[in-house]
Amino acid sequence: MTSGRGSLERASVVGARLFAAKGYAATTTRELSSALGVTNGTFYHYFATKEELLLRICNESLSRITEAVSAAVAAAPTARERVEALIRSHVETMLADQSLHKTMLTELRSLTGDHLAAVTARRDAYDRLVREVVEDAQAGGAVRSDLDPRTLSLLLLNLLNWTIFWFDPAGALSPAELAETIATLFLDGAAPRT
Amino acid sequence: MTSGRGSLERASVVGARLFAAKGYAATTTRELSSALGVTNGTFYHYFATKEELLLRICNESLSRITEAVSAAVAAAPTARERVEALIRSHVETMLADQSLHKTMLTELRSLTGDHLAAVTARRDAYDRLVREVVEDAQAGGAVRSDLDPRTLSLLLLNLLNWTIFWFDPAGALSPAELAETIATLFLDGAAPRT
Amino acid sequence: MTSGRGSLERASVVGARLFAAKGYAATTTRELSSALGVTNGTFYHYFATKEELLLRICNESLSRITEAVSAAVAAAPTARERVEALIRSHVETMLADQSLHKTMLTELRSLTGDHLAAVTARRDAYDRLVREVVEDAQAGGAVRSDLDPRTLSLLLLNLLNWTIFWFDPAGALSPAELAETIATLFLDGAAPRT
Amino acid sequence: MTSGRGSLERASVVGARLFAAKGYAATTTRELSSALGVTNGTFYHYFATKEELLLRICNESLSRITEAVSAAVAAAPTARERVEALIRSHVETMLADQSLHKTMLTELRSLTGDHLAAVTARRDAYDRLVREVVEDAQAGGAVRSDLDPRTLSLLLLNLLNWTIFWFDPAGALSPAELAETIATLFLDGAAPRT
DNA sequence: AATGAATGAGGGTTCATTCAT
DNA sequence: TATGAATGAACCCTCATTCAT
Repeated sequence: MTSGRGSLERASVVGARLFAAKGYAATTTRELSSALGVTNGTFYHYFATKEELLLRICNESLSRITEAVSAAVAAAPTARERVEALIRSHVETMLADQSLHKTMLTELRSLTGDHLAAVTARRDAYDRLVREVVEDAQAGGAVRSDLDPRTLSLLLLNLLNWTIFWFDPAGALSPAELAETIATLFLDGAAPRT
Repeated sequence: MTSGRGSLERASVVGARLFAAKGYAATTTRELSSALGVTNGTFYHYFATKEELLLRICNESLSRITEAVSAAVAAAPTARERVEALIRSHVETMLADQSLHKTMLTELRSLTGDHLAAVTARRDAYDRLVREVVEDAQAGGAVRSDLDPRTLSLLLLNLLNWTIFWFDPAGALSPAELAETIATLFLDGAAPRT
Repeated sequence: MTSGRGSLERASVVGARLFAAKGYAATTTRELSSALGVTNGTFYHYFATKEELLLRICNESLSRITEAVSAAVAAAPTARERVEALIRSHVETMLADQSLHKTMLTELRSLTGDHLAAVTARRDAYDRLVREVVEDAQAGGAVRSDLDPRTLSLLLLNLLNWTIFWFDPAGALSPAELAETIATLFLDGAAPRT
Repeated sequence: MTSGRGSLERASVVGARLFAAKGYAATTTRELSSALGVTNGTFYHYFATKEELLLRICNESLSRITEAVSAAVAAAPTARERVEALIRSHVETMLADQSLHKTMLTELRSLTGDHLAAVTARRDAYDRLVREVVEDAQAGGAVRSDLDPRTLSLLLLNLLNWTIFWFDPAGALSPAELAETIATLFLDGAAPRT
């Protein structure tokens, strides 16, 4: 009665859409099941727990971002280009699946116990990656060294992550253009360079 | 009936702390009541619904930010100083009560109907204020004009708002120093000015 | 702050109106209080219990009907006239205060313990009065004796009491006319007397 | 998914018994569930709300009465016999399940919104059917024409419906005998026909 | 006499989860 | 693999009643 061939492959996509729209706590396993076109019982054939679906979504989100950004950074030759590559790949990856990443950002805290610990560890690892790129850029002279690298990398993440709450995929601005603007703002600032 | 004593004054503070920590949906009215040191019945003597407490928190948050920033901006003489004043007052106001503002930022969407409409309208009004400061700075030459003012003001809000998720009041960095760093980053950028 | 001079005189009238409209169980003591123009605390100064107000209403209803009907029956000279007097005084008394009597008829069962026993006893006493009038009429030849007097008196009460659910005081039919029709129907029947 | 077994079939019977005994508002869904031998959760597996059970009961009651009476009236050859058939089938149908019909009569007003409108419409339709039988009898000369048909049909309904409050199925009087008495009283009256 | 804050036992309802089929 | 009936704990909220003032 479903399409595909088993194993509820669309679960992460459908779950992310619902969690992003209404929040994890406010989304029912029945809503989930019916959005997936299966019965409630079937849902529990594939997930031991509602939280397990959230875990899957968070892991998927972090995998995609980490992989995309790692690859892009590795391929860039200079420190400044590595910063620009990070920004570009992070923004484009996130905006390619807003529900998925929005869910990770906002619902991560609903995880408990080992799930929470595991995902938090992965997110911290990604934050470290960002910080290393910033520190590398400072070492290479592409970023000023009078600013604390930890603060700087967290502010960069502010620019990158929370864009997801207001970026409109139907709007005039493309993800690539937004990435460009963020890179310009982060590196050169909003004041005119005289 | 006025302010005075009584009337569960601590409700907003206590509610914000719990909502910020566990989320609105995951916080029980019994937890709220017991954190306030009253019975569940008493909670409902003061609030018609759990949502009404959330509404109060959101309104309180927006009032504080709007008032502080409006006053600071009005007092600054130049366009660049107005941008700096906005950043400073926004950051310091937010960090003075992290739970309150974090709740507004993350739980606003749990409001429904008129409550949601009213708070969204107030938040949009604040966003417009930020945008006007940016446009004013562009007009005054303090901010480059080749960047879209809407995008620029939203990115500025990214820097300002989401800091609340990682700022550690017990850490080495003070709110004033953070504001200073954000102002520097936003205006001058992370790359060295030669 | 109220009118009159104390002791919540209007309580039975106001209570009967609300109980008749929404039912005893669905009417709140706060609704009662606010309809009376006093606070909830004041209500409990005059009534130990919500049920006590219902008791008062039921007693008031039964007193009025019993007194009016007893007097009217006592004043009628013949057996047939006594039946007619009973019908007329019962109908006119009931319709003079529909809420009061409707509450007694429908909400009596919400009374408990001694209250229930006391009111039930009074209602049974009234039913006996009606039955005596019927038996008296049978003995006097005004009512046929081949019908069981108990059944006959209960059917007469059907005609008398439940009219309250559909009688419209704003309609064309007056209480006196309705009483006349009931008397005609009860005594002479709906079929033409040839 | 059809009728078959399962699906809490006894719910209407059990619900009607409880509602008739204590009133809709005073009956708890927990009482309902335990009288049905299921948990509270199971009750809500079959009924969206407590009111939905009441709706089902009211509809069942009106269906039974309307069908029984329509059929009986249609089968009777003369106008007078149609009146008698109406009385007989109405009384016998009602007394065959006192709880069901008593609940409809007394708790109908606890319905809200569309439920209330739908049931009220069905009850009004039945009342019209009764009135048509009365008018038909007037036209056919079986019932006197000097009495308003609307009042007459409502008084007939008084006789028919409210009997349910005092009829004792364990008593000496059978439903058929009661129907007979009501028919005699309604058509011929209590006074001796000379 | 009057208030209104405070209580706490429940009431209707929801929902993640289980399990026999 | 898939179902959907069944569960029961918990949730938000209501309300009759009490009591200090």
